[in-house]
Amino acid sequence: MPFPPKTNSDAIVNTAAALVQTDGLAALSMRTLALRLGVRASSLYRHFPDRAAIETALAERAANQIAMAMESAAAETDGERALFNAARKYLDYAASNPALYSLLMATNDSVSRPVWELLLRLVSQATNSPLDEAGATAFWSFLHGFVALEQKGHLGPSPSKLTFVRGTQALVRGLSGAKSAATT
Amino acid sequence: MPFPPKTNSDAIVNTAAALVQTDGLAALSMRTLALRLGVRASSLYRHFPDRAAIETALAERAANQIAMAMESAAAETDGERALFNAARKYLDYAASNPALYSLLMATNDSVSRPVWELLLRLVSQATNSPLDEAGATAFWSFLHGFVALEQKGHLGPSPSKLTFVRGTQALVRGLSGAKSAATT
DNA sequence: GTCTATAAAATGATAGAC
DNA sequence: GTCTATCATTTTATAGAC
Repeated sequence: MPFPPKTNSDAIVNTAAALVQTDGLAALSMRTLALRLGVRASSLYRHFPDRAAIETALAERAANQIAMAMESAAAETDGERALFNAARKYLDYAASNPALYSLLMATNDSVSRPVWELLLRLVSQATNSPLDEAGATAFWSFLHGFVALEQKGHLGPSPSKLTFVRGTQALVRGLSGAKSAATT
Repeated sequence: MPFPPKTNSDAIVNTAAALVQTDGLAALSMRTLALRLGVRASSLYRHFPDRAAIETALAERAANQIAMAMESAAAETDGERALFNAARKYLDYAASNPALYSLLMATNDSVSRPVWELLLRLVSQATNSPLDEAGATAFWSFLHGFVALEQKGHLGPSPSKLTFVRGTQALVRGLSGAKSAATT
């Protein structure tokens, strides 16, 4: 065999993730990616139709990783506590993988669905609702907004963790409270 | 004069804003921008040192516009009501100028300061605090997160305005409540 | 499945004339 | 202050040999 396989889809996605992680999304070109894999850029097209497909695979990977991290953190407890723990993992993932997180949220596909599904479940449990879509929307908005503002430096010097905790508690209490008040 | 002035900094920024507004940020190149202005690309460098400077000017423009819109909306009332009205204008601006809003939030400079200052003031008034930085952070996080998630389609079919209102109310009530509770 | 070679197209930016 | 001309670079993607 003159040209034995040197790479595969998984290796490509893994290497792409590492590349994006260290050098940012802008550094992800077919050339540089191929270089790290020890192949030529044209070889990548045997595994992915185009660059966009690689980005989508990366976003899916990020969505699954963040959802899994939240899931296992939430599984240890339940109710409000489970939601808090999951939220903390969400923040941790975004802080540890800023470029991948950014890519995930920039992808307009429905690739972030696992995150939505999980948040919907956790928020509903925390607010004692059957399906609190409005609450989940508000909570996710707060989470993502906090991450995005902090990552871009709009919040000035990094806010303390207490700032995040206070916001989280206020929102959850507000969501539960409004619900009870409306029901009562 | 063989080469009379054909453009100036203001015209460049105005045209750039219109271009980004209609065709997106990716369409903003020195060539296309110059074309719309009826000059050559190289002429732009007499007014701005590079492309980044034009983007910064656009972001500043967006920050001022959104802050002014919020300001005047808030001025009509005060307290919680003023904050709600301002938040609504924030959403309106982002909806009407998605690309400019996106550019503003993607700019990591301290160009968004006018927005922060205003929100800090309005949130503090709404929660009866002298300087509620944690509250302002939480509120801005919620606002921006909501806009970003919606713009990227992560929330599925557009959430109703009620969804936004409920989140806003829950957050403000939660922030005020937590404060009183902590104080008491 | 990988390679070489290349197409085809953008882009930001500069030099120097007028 | 604007022009022409051009540089220098980068990018995605394809054709065809092996």
